[in-house]
Amino acid sequence: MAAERDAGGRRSATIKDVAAAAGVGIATVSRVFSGTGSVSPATRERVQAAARELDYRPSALGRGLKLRRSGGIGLIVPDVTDPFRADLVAGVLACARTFGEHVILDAAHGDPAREAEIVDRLVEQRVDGIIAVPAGTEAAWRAPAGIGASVVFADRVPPGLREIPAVLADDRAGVRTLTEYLVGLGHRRIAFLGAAPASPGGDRPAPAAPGEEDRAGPPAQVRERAFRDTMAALGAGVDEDLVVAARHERDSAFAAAAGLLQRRGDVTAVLAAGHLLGEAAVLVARELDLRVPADVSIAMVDDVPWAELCDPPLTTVARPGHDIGYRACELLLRDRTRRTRRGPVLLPAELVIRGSCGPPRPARSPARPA
Amino acid sequence: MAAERDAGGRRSATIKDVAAAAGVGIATVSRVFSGTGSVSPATRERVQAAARELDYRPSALGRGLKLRRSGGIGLIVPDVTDPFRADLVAGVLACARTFGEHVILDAAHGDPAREAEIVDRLVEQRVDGIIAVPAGTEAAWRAPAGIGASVVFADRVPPGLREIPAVLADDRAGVRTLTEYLVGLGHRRIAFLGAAPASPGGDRPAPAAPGEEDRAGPPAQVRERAFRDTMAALGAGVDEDLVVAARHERDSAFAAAAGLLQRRGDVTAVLAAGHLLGEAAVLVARELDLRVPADVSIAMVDDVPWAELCDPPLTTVARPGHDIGYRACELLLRDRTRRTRRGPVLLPAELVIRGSCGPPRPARSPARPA
DNA sequence: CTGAAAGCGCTAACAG
DNA sequence: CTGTTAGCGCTTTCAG
Repeated sequence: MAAERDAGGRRSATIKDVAAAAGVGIATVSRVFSGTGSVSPATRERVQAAARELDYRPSALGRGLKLRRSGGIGLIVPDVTDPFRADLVAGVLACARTFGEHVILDAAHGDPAREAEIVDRLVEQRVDGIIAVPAGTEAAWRAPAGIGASVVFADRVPPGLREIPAVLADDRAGVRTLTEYLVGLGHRRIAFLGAAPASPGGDRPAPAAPGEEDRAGPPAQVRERAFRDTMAALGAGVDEDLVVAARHERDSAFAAAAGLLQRRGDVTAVLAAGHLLGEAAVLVARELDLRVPADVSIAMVDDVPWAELCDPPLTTVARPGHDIGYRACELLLRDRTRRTRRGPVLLPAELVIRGSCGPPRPARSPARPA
Repeated sequence: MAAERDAGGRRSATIKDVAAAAGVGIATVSRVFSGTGSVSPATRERVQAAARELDYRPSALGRGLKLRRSGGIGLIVPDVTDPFRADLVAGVLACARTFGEHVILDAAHGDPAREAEIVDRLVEQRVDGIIAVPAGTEAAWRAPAGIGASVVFADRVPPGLREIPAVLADDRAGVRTLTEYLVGLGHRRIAFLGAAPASPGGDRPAPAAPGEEDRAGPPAQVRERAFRDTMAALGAGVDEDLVVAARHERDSAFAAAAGLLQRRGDVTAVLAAGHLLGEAAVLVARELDLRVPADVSIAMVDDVPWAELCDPPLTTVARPGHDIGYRACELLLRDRTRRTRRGPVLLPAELVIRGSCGPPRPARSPARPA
């Protein structure tokens, strides 16, 4: 675009043109626009006038080449249309703006190969850093990290990559709080509707330092573990048959929820570990003519907009998507020199109580009623 | 990041390093990586080996400077967290990928000044083009356009800027279809919950060529006009008191909906001109204990995910956000040479009938019932 | 305070 | 097929 030619077909003005027009050297023009050095007010004015006249725009390409950086950062998310990720993107955008950096966005759709391609591209662009909600596992991210790229993970971190800075929601605390709430309401047969690991063999159990691994790592694992631990701590055993995992597609979530609710008419509450799962639970409950919360209580992780529009409105754990993005960007840009951080930054997840959970109904036959 | 130094603190390899390591000239290395010209298989292999060894990544900065383009496009939306816009962004991303271009994203939040800043920044980056859901009006976009920048508008076009290519949803047809559906159901007192123009004095009535202006222009105006026209065509007069406009905030939408439904207990259906408005309508109806669709039918423009989760599920007009983004990007990148297009590309909006609309109830007192 | 000159990493003629 | 050369637009010593 502008780089090529203006409306008249002429190439856009360069620093040289401006210098000539203002009758100064190019160094002076550079000083005026880059803020470096000092120029006399008079000269400055003359240069600016000339620039205005020629509609001169400094080229980030030229500057970047010289400075060896582009002034932009890369952001990789699985999918922009997921409301939580959209929030995260908005957070990054907001923060990047304060640093005067632009952001190159791309979606990896959970595909490690695609993610790797994107990273390559970003490195070629010489971005000042990369923020990623990673899909690939350790190996995939060792490369860019080793190359000296500054990367910050957001929302999740590949197992075994704890040395890389990250900003995560405190899912463990969130799920614990939610579980305690449910148990406090009197529920014992709580179903946990979780997500299965995406990559085929990627999310191996993860060795990791005990006491830390339970707070970071794949969110799906963290949440399930938090659920189990809390139930155990509360003296409520968890029925393995009630812990199910779905893949990340809507269909899979729906099937899992339907299977669960039909098979076990005795569950009194379902804790969905994500908004897609929650959506499935709501839909299935409706299909099965189960009243919420009279027949089943439903709660989920992720406080998406529709939670409030549901009837009844859904109780959720709100994860701070915007803040996660903002902090991740801050970590990348502000603390780019000192790599002092040890362990991921954990942002609080808040329990939002609405109307979808109540005390369990006295009893119900194991088979689907009617 | 990579541009600076690798893990060892050394600067990253350049084409020169690779050339030296492979014992060839830099031009040969360039040929290997840019695909231009031809190199003997043997040499090519040697170069690639050297590059691999040095972990060489061609710098887009250098290439860009030479080629006078960055290989990326700019995308400006009002807000990434709006589901419709998120779809649009996803569409652009998908298309850009096929062209091997990256996309620089930013949100203008409806602020023309901010939008102008973003455009400036994009021009400095020498993007190959800009796709925008514009906030500013004519004047603001004359500059970048005049500068020779290729821009394509998506979702809406500033009044008076018809010469710039654009991709829009056929809102006119969408609203017409929806209105006809409502009238066909027997509704006569249909409320139109619309959006007020964002910019203070920006959206002036717009002179424009008749017969065209009714399909493009600010969506809010297009939709309202489509509603009025359709009602008129159907012989159903529109009650001016039932046409209300809210600002783009949730609060405003809620207030407008509440005011409307309380003031006019006799409306039998409300047509919300956007998902925020629809959300407000649903919430207000619930608050007022109005059954949907028994007491009021509700329908809205924008088929956001929650429409299906509502109880009852909401009837909507689905606007193809993803396609709009995709096509806009295609228009920008594929047809960048020939500027043959005349008038905006209109993509169909589809009526999605769910359960929120039914025949009007026989009668109801003007005052709020209980 | 200001100008001249030397590149930043890469591509594109132009010769061999 | 391959090397040499001349910049692309900008920042930055280094003199003046």
